[in-house]
Amino acid sequence: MNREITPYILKRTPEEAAPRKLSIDYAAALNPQQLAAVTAGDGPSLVIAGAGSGKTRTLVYRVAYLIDSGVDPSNILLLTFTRKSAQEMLQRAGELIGVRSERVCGGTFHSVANMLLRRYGRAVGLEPGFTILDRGDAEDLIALVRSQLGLNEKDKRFPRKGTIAEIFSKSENTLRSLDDIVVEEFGHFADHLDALAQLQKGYHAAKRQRQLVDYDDLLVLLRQLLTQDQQARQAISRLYRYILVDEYQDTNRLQADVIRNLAAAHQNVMVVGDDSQSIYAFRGATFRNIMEFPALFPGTTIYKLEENYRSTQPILNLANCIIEEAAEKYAKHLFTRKLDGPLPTLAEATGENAQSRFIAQKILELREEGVPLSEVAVLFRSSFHSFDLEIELSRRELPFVKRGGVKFIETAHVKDLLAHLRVVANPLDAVSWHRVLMLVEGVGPKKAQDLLGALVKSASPYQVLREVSGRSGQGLKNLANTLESLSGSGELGTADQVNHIYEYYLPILKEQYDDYPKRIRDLDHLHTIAEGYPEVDGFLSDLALEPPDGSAIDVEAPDRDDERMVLSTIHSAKGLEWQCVFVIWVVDGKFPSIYSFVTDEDMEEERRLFYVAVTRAKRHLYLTYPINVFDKSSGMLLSKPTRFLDHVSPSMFEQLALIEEGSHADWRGYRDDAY
DNA sequence: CGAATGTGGCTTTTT
DNA sequence: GCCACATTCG
Repeated sequence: MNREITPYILKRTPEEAAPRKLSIDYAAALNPQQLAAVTAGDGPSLVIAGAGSGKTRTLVYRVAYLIDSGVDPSNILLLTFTRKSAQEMLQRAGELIGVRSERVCGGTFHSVANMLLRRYGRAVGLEPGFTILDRGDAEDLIALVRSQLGLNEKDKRFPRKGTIAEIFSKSENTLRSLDDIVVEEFGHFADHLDALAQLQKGYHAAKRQRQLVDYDDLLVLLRQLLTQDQQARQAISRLYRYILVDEYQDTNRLQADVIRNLAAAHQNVMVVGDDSQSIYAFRGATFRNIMEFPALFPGTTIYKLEENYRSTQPILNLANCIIEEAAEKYAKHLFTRKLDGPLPTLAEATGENAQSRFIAQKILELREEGVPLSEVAVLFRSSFHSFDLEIELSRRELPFVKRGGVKFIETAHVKDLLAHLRVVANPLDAVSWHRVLMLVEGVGPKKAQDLLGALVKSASPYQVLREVSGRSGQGLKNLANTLESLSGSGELGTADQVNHIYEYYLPILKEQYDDYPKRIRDLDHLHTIAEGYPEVDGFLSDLALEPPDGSAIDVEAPDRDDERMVLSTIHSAKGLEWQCVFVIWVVDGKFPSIYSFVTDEDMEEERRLFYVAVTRAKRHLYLTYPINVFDKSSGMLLSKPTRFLDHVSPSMFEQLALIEEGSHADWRGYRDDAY
């Protein structure tokens, strides 16, 4: 049915033709570069937004502007890196334009894909009640399939489950073949190519059979939906007529392709990002996306935001020096009007603890000077880099929140409890069944595996459990009773269900962990979160898509938020800013990490990561590096500041050497020795 | 045989 | 502190 379609123009009435009266004075609120981006016309646009250049402000005003000029808010799609940042932006837009902004669809790629697949997923084989696997679940399922296929040959060195998941994920996200990834990035496993391919097939089949979807599937299946199902494709592109993408430098090929498909009907796509801040290559992102956007979307208008509103000139000077050496980037010249400020400090510490104590002491000094704790952050390359500091801060009763690192949702006890909830919600969920069964006394891998087969086939799984005799008989009966009480007629709310499982699980928890009181607090936290969800499904998918990042400490004093400093990985600090920023472990071998010494691309990414860290600071910036640190994994003695400072003139810093009070080398002694 | 318990190796960054 | 593998226990 390829009928010619003749366009018929609906003419504007004189009233409609007159320029709409806008309710906000955009020109007064924005600088000329921002204004140009905010008021851009239809068609593709690329906004290159330097660090601290008001990128979020620009997006917020863009949303407001679109609504202001007559676009229906529900036709706007705002894709961000975390759901929290989407919410914040829409709230700010709401302050400008009113409650209409609430109807804008905002979230991460994954959360939007989740929503669309629950609605239209049947076309690609998904029932609306599918279960989302987080990374750990995906790994467990891979391990399960591996043992079913008998692939754990003991003679050869087979990659562990985490590595396998990484390989599969990278292949999906970069749109490259499995062979390619293995040969080029995991060469030492090239022997196992066939086995890996077989495993990938099995993993895929297991997911589809059981209505399980991992993070990558959310994107893969959305793309499939858009390319294969005309109806869904039309419905979706009619819905989202204006697409805004934040942090575009951290999207991967798969996401770029999803955007291309979403925008195919209208090309109204504005992406915002900074190629110099691309730091997620390890999960398949490529800054090529932002470099090649104009080629992918012909007719792209490029806007650049170059005025920095965040940092003082001395900090910006350092940042510019660091990024100047980058191999490839969009040319931009960041400038600021905040000319005055202290020089960044580079401090050498005699060991890790000296570094921690320096920070604690300096924070107290800064507090005297009027910098509140909430305006202080300590940033680091890897989550464990802050362990010593955490102890030191606790000792001095300096309150902090830690971001990044192990999520509370990923801890074994929380996953255990949730697994029970999940088997009730999706009785096909093999991963959760396995987990639940293994917790029962007398059940090991073999029995769990056997039961799994029977459970999935049976119409009444709880009966199957009750019929088991032997060592595990009683335990399985208890399990059956607990699960049945959840799914039964009671119509329990999510929080009540969590409570029921908790009662069943508590003895197991106490048996398994000596530190169970701490873990009980996590479960209480989970219960609190559950209270906000009438539906179990929503609770489970929200937890998988946006895990709450704090541990139990977070919930205990939520109202004192403003009095705590932040400890964060640099990755988790993306987009944030503080008056005072400490970057610790700025020692070559930790930062850049020795893992990145292999390829130039990895090294370039470390440089950008360092750039991101430095540009978080508004006024005070401290870089610290311990010396004489023995690195076990490499066998190297680390003592030199990061190589990214090699070409930076010493005049751009104030340099400190930390000396213990009362030691042989107090200040004067040190000088005498040194000169 | 299969479950429970013990031991050695290594640990980046995350939707 | 967590995972894979080794050994002991029922």
